Amino acid sequence: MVRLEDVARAAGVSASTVSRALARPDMISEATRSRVLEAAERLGYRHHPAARALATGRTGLLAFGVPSLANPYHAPLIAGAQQAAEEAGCELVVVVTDGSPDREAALFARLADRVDGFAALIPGSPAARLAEVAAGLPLVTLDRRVRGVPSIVIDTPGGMAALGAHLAGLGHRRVAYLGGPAGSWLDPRRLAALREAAPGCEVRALGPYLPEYQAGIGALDEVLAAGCTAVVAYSSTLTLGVLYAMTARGLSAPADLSLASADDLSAAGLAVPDVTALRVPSRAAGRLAVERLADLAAPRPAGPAHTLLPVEMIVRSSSGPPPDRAP
Amino acid sequence: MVRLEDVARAAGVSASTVSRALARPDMISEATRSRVLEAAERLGYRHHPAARALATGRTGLLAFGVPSLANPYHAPLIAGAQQAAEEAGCELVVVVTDGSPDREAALFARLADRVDGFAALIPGSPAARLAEVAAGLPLVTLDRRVRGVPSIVIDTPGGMAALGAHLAGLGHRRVAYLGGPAGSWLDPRRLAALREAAPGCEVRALGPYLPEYQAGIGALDEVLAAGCTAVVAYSSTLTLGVLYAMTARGLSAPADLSLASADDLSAAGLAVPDVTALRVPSRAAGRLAVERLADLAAPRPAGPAHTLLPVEMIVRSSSGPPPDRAP
DNA sequence: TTGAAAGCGGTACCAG
DNA sequence: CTGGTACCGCTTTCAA
Repeated sequence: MVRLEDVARAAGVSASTVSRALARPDMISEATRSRVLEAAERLGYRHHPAARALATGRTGLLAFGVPSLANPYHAPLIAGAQQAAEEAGCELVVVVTDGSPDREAALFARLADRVDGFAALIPGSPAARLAEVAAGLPLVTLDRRVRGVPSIVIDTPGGMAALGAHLAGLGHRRVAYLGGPAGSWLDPRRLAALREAAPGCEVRALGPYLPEYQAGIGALDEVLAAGCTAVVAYSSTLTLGVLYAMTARGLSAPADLSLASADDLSAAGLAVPDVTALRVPSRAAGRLAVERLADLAAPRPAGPAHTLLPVEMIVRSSSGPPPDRAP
Repeated sequence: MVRLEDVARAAGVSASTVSRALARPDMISEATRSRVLEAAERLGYRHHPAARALATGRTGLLAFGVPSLANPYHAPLIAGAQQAAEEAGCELVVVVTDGSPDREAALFARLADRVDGFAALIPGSPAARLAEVAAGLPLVTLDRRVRGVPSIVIDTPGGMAALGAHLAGLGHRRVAYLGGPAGSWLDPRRLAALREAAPGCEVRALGPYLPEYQAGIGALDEVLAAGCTAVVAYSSTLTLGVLYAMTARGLSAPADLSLASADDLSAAGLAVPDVTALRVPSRAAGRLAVERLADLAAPRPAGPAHTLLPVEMIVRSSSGPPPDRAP
């Protein structure tokens, strides 16, 4: 292994000078710097992360917590987070919490002196605990806003409002909302937004459902029993299930039932060509969360505390006027 | 922060003694040990990872590389890996490589002096490079066997053989294999195993396909055009697409076409109740890979070099006799 | 069985 | 602008 001192010797300077040439180029004369850099390059010098961490107190590691990886919605989140970490010169420690408050707490405790900060999608932990964590180490929450803790929230409620207006505008008067998961911070907000945007429209909240294909298959019965002419599912896997169940019983969208999804899982290979959906910027969310975190962890000014990312409604052929108003 | 020395003072011993009491209990007298442990407990002492890493050369970090997270097959892999890491007292750095050899190489280079070893699903890197990496740091490959590098391989070829025998036994004489992804180490092996297990049966290799719902929808046409009476897809997302396309055109399984999938995505919420599939132990694979890695990284004897995990065929109602032989 | 002391590889303060 | 030096917190000889 090549150490600072090896480079120093090769360049005919002291170790301190090498350290500065690498980290504070402006404190070093042009001549020595290039000599040092050349030597470092030639010897293939690389910082020893542990040594640097011990000396500076910063590890170059960022933790990213998610409830689960099975939910394809989280994949782009992590991909974005990793990209941002890479650009910030950090590594990402990914932790799966299963949404359990205990495991979330364990995550914070275990990693507290191993990483420079946390970004986490943590529906389970009480706000007070998060504020506490944030007092000790930089913390950025995802899809959840806690007083005093910077956050990145994807505005699915805003998207739901768009869907609500869209469906109400088409003439639907009774819409089913397939909600879930239980305990989600955003779920009631999505439902409220949907209701508010469709004043003349009755929104039946069904569920909660697991974000699963089979759950969607089963949900169709309830939707039909409730006499709804349109259905909005909070997850694409659910939507896919509903669509399958519809097809299996000879129903089609939108002739028999309008269909819309609160996310668009093209990234997970689950894109359904013709379903009206919300394009959720989850990759951007992961990226922003970690960028924010890196700012917070560094002794440099951070961006705004809270960010709300807009979602885009993609109207496709699965939504149309309700059957009774069709030509 | 509580340091070793703080505990030492509290217990009335030296720092060295505390260090030993924590790491080598057998080198310390019963009395002092319990006194030290009590003091450590009371003060809430915790190792400083960076300091320890600097002194020992071991970081307590393990890297886990996967081509992508969008493929739900990888989720349980990581979950298992994380669990094993946790049990080994390590943290897991998850790296997504996109299957690109360049990014795989970057992964190894960047993390080489940050982690104690690598476990990776790396279809892209040439074997020679992997052997090289393994020479420098412990490496365990997943779903790929390279000479001189320990590996965990899921025996999907064995599972394919089971499917082949199953379908041939039902009387199918022309079976479609929806293969992919291009460049996979296992894909040709799966196909070969399928062929070999169904001697009297023509296996049409279609594709390669992306593991996507839409690809499955499109694939049905090719399957029918090829005149096959059964289809085996390498991925559940594909299978789901095929199933949807079948349903949409009024075909059903197995009356019109038998359907089987080389994986079973119940973990990803994509379980399809009635499709014959292989239960792939990916969670176990992730777990074993990291257990093996932890053994390799520690100065203790490691397990066997190569492990082949059997897969289980779950016969469900989507596979049956071909139409022309049906009663 | 225990303590003292020498690093592990860098960083940063203090002189010069 | 540069070199010397004192740590950062823990592990590990080496002696006692």
